[in-house]
Amino acid sequence: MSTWNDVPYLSKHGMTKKTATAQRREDSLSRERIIEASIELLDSDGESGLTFRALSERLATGPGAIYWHVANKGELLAAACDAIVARAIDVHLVEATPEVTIRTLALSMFDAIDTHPWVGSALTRALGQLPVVRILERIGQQVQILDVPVEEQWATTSAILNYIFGAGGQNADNVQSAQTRGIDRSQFLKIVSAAWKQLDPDEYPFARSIAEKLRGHDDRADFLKGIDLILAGIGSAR
Amino acid sequence: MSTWNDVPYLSKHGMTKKTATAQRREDSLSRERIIEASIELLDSDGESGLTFRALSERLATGPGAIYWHVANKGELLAAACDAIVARAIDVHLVEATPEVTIRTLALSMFDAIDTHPWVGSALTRALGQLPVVRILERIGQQVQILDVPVEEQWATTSAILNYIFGAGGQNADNVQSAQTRGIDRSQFLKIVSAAWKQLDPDEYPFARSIAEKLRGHDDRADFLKGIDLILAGIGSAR
DNA sequence: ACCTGAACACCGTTCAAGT
DNA sequence: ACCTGAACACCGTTCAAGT
Repeated sequence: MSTWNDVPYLSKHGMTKKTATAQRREDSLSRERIIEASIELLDSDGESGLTFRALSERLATGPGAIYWHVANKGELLAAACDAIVARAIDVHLVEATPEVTIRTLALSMFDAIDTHPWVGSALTRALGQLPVVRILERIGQQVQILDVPVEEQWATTSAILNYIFGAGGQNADNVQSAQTRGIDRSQFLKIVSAAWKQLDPDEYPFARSIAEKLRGHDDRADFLKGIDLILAGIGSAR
Repeated sequence: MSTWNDVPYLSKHGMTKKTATAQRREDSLSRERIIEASIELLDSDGESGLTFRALSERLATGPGAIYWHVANKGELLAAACDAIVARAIDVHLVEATPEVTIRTLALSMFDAIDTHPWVGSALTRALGQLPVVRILERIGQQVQILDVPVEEQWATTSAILNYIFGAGGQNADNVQSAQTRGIDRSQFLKIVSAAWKQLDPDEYPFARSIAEKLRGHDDRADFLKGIDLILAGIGSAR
């Protein structure tokens, strides 16, 4: 009964389709406009670019006005994140195997995080958060179709989820690191690769051995490889 | 040549064994003392507890003094993170199969993140960072022993890494969420579970169906299940 | 009901000045 | 070489006051 309200991050915003859609004047403030402006800010200036001051300037109001629509910065970030995730997982294939659907969903999330690196960090948040539940649901349904025993459905689904979040976060950081230093991905990988080659041969033989391979690698392909490994693991149990 | 210095996060601190060990007086400031105090602060007060003011108070100095030993807050957090990781992966099994070693290493990381939740978020950083390379090296060596083809060693190793980071980060958030709200893990899961049960049956059938299972689940066991899935996937390719 | 913007209590970081 | 601590340029958030 009260449990629902006890979980603030599983907030009612966007949770049901029946949320009263604001029929406000185009030029007035609204939750949607604030979130949209936040996404723009986040995309152009990174996570540190989202500031109540910068946001209110962009929206031509005072910082206080935003607080009438949004509880705090955390909720703002979560909402922006959720908007991206909702779009990313809105992929529906007909007559596709669950494996293909999982691969497609995962790749779509990977791409979303790649173009919006801040989502990668924002996503690494609580289980109760709406975006996480959204993805969990989509993947979980496919896991069910794969005939994974009921007792293993949770662990299996969260394994896939965790992998997606981990890989997405890692990739997001690579993108951000490159951006911060004003270089592109291949230049960034080149630098990391060169640094690995200079590691102590006794302590870091493996890192040195793959340093060269790191340079030209295809992130999306490697990401999919991990998904396929998990999928193969699921399959081998049957 | 200059590449090394171009990668600041792969800093020389702790990278080699030859780092000049400070032979300072016990009561004076040092990088080690600062990092240790940071870890204490992080453990007791969470990520937001690490403040140059709080830290300097604990160390009985001014904020400026810390900057003589540490470049900035990011480096401080990375160093604290690295100290925990270095301890966590310092596990050496004799005559163990690579599978067992990987499981043990992964579990050790999981536990480290569980007791130091802030490590979970701090770890989701660039590929060039020392802690990431440390783990990569340990896991990668085992992947080599598993006879994974050279071209697939990188993707395989990073798949395991990404899973560990993803799961660790997720778990860290659960721990932090519970802590923030002053409840323990089982109470927290109970609340999330209850919330999931109230989701729209048409949109969230899977989340609803596993809500009950979520309550009593064993995080470590589920974490290992994911590792085993990947390991099984690796094995099935041979 | 919604917005304004000054004010509060913080931050990380710098730097002249000390020893 | 190492430390001090005031000062700077920011933050998120609040809240009396407006419309």
